[in-house]
Amino acid sequence: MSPRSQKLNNQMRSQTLAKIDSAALKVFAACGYHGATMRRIAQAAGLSYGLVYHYYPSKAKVFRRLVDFALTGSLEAMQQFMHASGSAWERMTAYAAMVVSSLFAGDTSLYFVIILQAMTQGRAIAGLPAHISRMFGRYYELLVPVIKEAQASGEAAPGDPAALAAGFFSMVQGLAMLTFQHQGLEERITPALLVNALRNPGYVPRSQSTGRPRPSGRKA
Amino acid sequence: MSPRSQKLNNQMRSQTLAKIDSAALKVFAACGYHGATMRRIAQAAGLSYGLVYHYYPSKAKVFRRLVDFALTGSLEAMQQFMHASGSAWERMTAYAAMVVSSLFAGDTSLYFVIILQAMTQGRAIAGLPAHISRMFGRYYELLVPVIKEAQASGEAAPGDPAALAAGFFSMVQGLAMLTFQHQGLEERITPALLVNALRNPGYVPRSQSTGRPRPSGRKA
DNA sequence: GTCTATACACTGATAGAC
DNA sequence: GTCTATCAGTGTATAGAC
Repeated sequence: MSPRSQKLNNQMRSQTLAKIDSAALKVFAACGYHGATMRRIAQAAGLSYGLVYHYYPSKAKVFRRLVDFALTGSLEAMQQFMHASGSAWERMTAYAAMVVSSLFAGDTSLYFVIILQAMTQGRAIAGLPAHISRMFGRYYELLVPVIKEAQASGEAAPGDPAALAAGFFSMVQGLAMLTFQHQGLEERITPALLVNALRNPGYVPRSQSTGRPRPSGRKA
Repeated sequence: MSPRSQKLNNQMRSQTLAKIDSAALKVFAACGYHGATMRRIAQAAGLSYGLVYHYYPSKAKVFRRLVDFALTGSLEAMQQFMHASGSAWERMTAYAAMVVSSLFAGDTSLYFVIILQAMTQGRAIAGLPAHISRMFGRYYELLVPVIKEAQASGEAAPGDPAALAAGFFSMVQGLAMLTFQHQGLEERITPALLVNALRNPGYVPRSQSTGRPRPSGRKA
């Protein structure tokens, strides 16, 4: 019970917890919330079945923690880029570049899959749908003003900024799914793919204001 | 056993089967494959539990049939538009318009959710992941040539056409998820949102060839 | 064709030994 | 802290009455 051994215990504890989290992330992503079993998670973590319940009171809590991690992690990364310096358009492009590169680094794409699992099967977990809605609302609150700013400068496409944000998020989620299922997409998926979805096709940089209409009809 | 009664029986049979399919679609979409139970499906269909097994040998087969329906339905709709007349760009825009409007009609968005469920939890069903990959391959085979054609005319954005197609599909899937969870998005989500993701920002219709470079750097 | 009742396997969660 | 053994509950699939 000396302070020394206590510190070691804490270290061991967090290490085991990390093993559980990592294993649960993989199993949940592969099988879904209901499809995953605590036995499988324990096995993937290389631990005994009962030990998982020493760290988590229930399967729902394990899942919930991963979802929280994914949601808050995404929000913080987004905040970091949206509150940075530079024009609105520059911040959006920088953010898109970060997102795409992160899809191929570590377990990031797994967290996107977890969010998707939570959206499609999270009704069984009390309060989870509301929590997701709340967090998504914060995403929009963060992104919409920047999109509006980029629309004012003419760089972002006109129209409902919230819809633009929704399209952006949708593409990110979908691309994460693809990278999760197939490998070797690093060179095919580029930030330009995301940025282009936000771009105003009629934008003329800042010199020649020929006043020509946008290339193609918008309501087609 | 007269032909008359046999015909009536067939009619009843297909009617009951339709009830099961419709109920299963809703339950699977709401709970996921593993989260859905056969009891719930029977209850939603207004039928007894055992009767469902008179029409389907297993839960996996029910799900599999819905997935097949969704995948082949999407493919046929896509074929219809891609093989239509008009320029490649016109066909793509017409297809995008159809997709967006279908998201708000009937159970279409539910089928998109089913496909997503199959992608994220379908490993438990033998042969399903392979089948999905195969069908997705056919989507690409159908779409990529049209995108290439639209790139040649300058209307579609340059770059890997398969990646463009992937981004397009990703956005469709994500928007379907949103319309499934929240209602009243009919006016916010427009075909332009999808079309814009494919558009070449540097395209100049066909008159003034000022030769100016594309508005913004592509690798940002 | 339709229903009820049941066998069997599996999973989440707990108890208790080391 | 870690493990094994166990219980209660649930879900799939089947059997058999009507």
